[in-house]
Amino acid sequence: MTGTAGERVPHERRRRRPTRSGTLLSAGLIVDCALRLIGEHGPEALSVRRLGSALGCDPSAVYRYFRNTDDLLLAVADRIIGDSMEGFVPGPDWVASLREMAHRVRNGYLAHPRAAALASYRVTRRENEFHAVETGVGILLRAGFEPARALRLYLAFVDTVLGHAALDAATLALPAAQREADGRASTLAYRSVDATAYPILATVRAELDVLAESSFEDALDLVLSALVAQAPGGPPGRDRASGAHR
Amino acid sequence: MTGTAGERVPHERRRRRPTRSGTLLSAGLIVDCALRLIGEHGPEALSVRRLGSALGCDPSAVYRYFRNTDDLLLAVADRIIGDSMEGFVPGPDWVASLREMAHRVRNGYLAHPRAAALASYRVTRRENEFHAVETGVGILLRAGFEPARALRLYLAFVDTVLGHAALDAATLALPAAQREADGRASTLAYRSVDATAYPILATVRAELDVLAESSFEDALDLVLSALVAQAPGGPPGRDRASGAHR
DNA sequence: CGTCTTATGTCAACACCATTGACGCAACTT
DNA sequence: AAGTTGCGTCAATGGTGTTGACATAAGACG
Repeated sequence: MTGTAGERVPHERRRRRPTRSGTLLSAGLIVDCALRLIGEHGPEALSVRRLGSALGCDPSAVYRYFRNTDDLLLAVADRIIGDSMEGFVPGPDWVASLREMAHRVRNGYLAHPRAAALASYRVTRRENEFHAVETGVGILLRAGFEPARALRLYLAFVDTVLGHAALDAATLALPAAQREADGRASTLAYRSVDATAYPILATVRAELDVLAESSFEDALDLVLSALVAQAPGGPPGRDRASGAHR
Repeated sequence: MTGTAGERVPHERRRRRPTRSGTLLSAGLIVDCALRLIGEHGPEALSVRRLGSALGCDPSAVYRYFRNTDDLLLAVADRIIGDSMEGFVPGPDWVASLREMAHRVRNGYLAHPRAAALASYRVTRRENEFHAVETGVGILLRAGFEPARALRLYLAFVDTVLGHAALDAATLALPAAQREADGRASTLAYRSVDATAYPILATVRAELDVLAESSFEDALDLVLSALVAQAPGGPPGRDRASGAHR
């Protein structure tokens, strides 16, 4: 748990007043509650009113901590990033480190699929995001890329990861029953397509099950292999400061 | 323009009744109007009521053509795919063909950024999507990949493209003024971060302008170069440098 | 031509939603 | 003890999707 506040409050909040029901509000608490609401009852359950009644306070109290619901959403997104990257330290193998980072982000999203579906493509510009960029670019620098190149490649990498994570999260955000039905229906729809109009779909008919699966790992492999091919220091082992020791 | 209807109506609609204002409704017309509304006044302008008044009919008439707003949204998404892929035929160079396909999808999304932001991660399972899959897998088959592998790689490729397009569309969906302010604020926020807490961000400080740019081309280059490296038939065209690395 | 059926546009109502401005209490500061 | 103000509460505004009953015109059939 990292629980940083919204950007509303410059320095530490000093006064507290308990709500009518006795609890003490805080930005972190509200984010917790939002995450819980979304997780339990779906993204559409996130409303200021519901938040208020779940927190035991007037709905409008939320606006003392967040400018609007979008602001709150960004805080939720940043929380997800923070939670998933918590305790991560890159190892000596830069490719493995990037891979772990990708998996952590994805897992973080999948842990809160409904929240992720809402917040995925947002740039939070908050503490936890800074930290992730710092870490990621650092990995590529140690792989031997020039600073400018490292930054660009990191962005390409992380956007790819985020994009796929968002897609997977969106799928997972559907109610379980619908998701499964949806997957089957999709495969079926594709399988039963007219063979003369779509000869190639007919060719791969037997393989269409992969439609229901995520392409995350495949895409990750593609991107990482391209990075390896371009790395000045060559494939990883130790970091490049120790020179090509082979 | 492709304008396929929603899935509500199995066979051709037979009876038409003009609305009070005289126009004849149809699913295609509604999709047109939705796209226009979103394009002109932002995604939040898409409401059944506004749709109604723009069409000169009662809002609830929309429900005769689409089960609900989500259904309408899928139709919009499929329309965007169809419009952007219209008239595309793969050329002899498979890498160039994939690249063009990627650009078309991205341009299609960016042409309706606000609609795309809403619809990007949805699988429409409608006509135009079938067609795109057919085309894309075909390209990879001709590049020499085995059918099963071609399908997997196509999915990884297209999801990457979609993910990035969605991200870019989301950015572009912000009102112009806010978008620019946002980009600047982002760069600034990153640039003014504490140098001792984030030494690596400090290192790349000079390059932080790329934060405001899209990583689409970089990511596309990475994925395509990885595909070239794995292609059984080797790189397309005559000289080896036509493989896609920037 | 008349009648019958039905697709589809219209109306009214329901139950939500975000956001805001005024109000006043309570918890700090001095 | 007095003053300031953070912040929880209240009430109100103007939006939203969706539904069920109703009405009417278009076509089918005689």
